[in-house]
Amino acid sequence: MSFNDRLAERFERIAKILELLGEDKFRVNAHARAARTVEGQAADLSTLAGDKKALTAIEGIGPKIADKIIEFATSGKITELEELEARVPPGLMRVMEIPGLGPKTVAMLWQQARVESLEDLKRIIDDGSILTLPRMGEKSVEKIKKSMAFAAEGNKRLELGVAMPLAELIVYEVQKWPGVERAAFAGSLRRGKDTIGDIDILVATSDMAGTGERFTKLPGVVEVLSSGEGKSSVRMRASADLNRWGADADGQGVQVDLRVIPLDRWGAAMMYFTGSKEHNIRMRERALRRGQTLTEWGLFPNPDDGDPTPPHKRGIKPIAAATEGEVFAALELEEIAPEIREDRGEVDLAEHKGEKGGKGGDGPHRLPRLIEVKDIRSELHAHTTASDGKMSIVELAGEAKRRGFHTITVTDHSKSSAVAGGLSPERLVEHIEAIHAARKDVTGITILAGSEVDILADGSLDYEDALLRRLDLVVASPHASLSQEPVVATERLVRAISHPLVHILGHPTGRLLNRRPGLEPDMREIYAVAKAHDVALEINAHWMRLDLRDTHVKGAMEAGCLVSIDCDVHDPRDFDNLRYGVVTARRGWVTPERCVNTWDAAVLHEWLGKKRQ
DNA sequence: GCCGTTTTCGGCCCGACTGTTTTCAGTCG
Repeated sequence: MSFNDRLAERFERIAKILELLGEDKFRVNAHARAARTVEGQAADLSTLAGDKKALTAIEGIGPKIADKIIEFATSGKITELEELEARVPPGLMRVMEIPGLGPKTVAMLWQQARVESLEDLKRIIDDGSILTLPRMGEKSVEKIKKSMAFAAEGNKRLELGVAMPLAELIVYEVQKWPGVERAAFAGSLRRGKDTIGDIDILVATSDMAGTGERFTKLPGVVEVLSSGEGKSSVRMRASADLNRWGADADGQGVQVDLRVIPLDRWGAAMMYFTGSKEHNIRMRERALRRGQTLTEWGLFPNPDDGDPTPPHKRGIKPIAAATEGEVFAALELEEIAPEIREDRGEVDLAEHKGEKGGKGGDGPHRLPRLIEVKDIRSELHAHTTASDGKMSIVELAGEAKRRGFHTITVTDHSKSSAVAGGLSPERLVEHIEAIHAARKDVTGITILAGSEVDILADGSLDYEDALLRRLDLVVASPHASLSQEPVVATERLVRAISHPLVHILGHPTGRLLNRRPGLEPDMREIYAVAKAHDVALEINAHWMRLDLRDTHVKGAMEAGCLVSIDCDVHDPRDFDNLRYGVVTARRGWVTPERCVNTWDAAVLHEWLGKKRQ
């Protein structure tokens, strides 16, 4: 875990314990927010520990939180957290993790029934004594039991590449139901996070009751959590397509929420349910400052008369609600892409500047023009049957051409990746000739000879320079020794990037989502060296990898680096993963010109050739 | 605990659903 992640986890724990102890909720919130802020930082905060001013300059980090960051960076601990943990039984935090059990209930269980662990909770459920506690009836207890079983199963977050197809399938089904005018998914899935906690489906329909009813009966639903007029929740089984890492066959449980909304409030609802929470708060604050109030029902004039009834229930007409574009425009903001709605400065940048009145978005655009799938015109990381791919050179090139690419690079594994059929130097020489020969068979696309060369544990490459020089492109990737100490990993990657024949650093950390964390190099060092040596950092588009991850991509952009978005193709279907790579790039604010795969053939080939002169 | 083109003090986003309640607290997103 990186420093930022470890720090975020500590702040999260502080927030949880404060909440449990019934401390001031705004203090709780400040720590929870600090956790999310820290997690989203591109820069490693331990490097800022000597600079309190720089820390407090970050939105949501004030003097107190900054002190805790500095303490954690210098001593590896936070005294306040240790003191808080001494006040609470350690097993109680596990009880807090059960969905549906919040701080108030857990505190009550602790104080009134001496519940200090999951085992204690199970005991008072089994002997029925839980029913004597306040607000604990049959239904509540039944819910807790189910939630405990679900939590025991390990409710890990679902990978984007599993969740997105499932969500699309649900939307496709829902759209066929009578009365349905519109359906879409929102939430962190729409923002393109690498993993998601649940799936949010929005639907506009003239048949509210029927839609809710049908939703709870979708195939794959294993449990109905709630079903009301406007909102229903179920748990479903998400079965991933079997892939080369092998996904769990019977699928993993995932919560799916359905929200029914009127069509004329579609935009406001989509905005609200897409989030993120922090972004929404920023937007609402902006509305408030402008004498308006923003809810999932629309942007309203602020009545400001003390009546707590929500505006939409008082018959107040919204200023804007039907489309997201309308709502952004009414707030005098450029439309912000879902992927960057994370409260990382996007709202301020979206503000109309310059033009008098800022009417309707004709001010100068300050948000970056984010990269799109259609911008991608080459694939630079692909395998054939020569190593562990499923296609021949000709099949691979044909598929790439069919998908509209001007260049495909064949990059089979190098000799040390024995399990992946890595090529010996002799076989690579033959392979290069085979690639050259294939150019006659498939025309209309440039087929380049490359290799995905292992970065060995010491940072040296898996082939001699003389051989590497014969390749049009070298992707250097770490595959083994992925548990190295950060300092060692940094030296290793820096050495590889500095090699004069390397073009791209492939899946830089080697992480696999939900499986292994991968290397934790000093990313600032990686960015600096990559920029200095004109090496592109790969965003590996496979949904198990998404490596670089979004925060690293943002850091790489801020450092002025190039990126390469590649599908690491083994199977023709792997090309379909491109969208996950692009979404991750967008989350990192990548513009087309900074991604080598968007370049014209001539520009790309010249860039590659510079390292072969 | 953070933050300030209405505040350095006094605010801090907003609504829906559930269950056990006779009017609302707790949880969630």
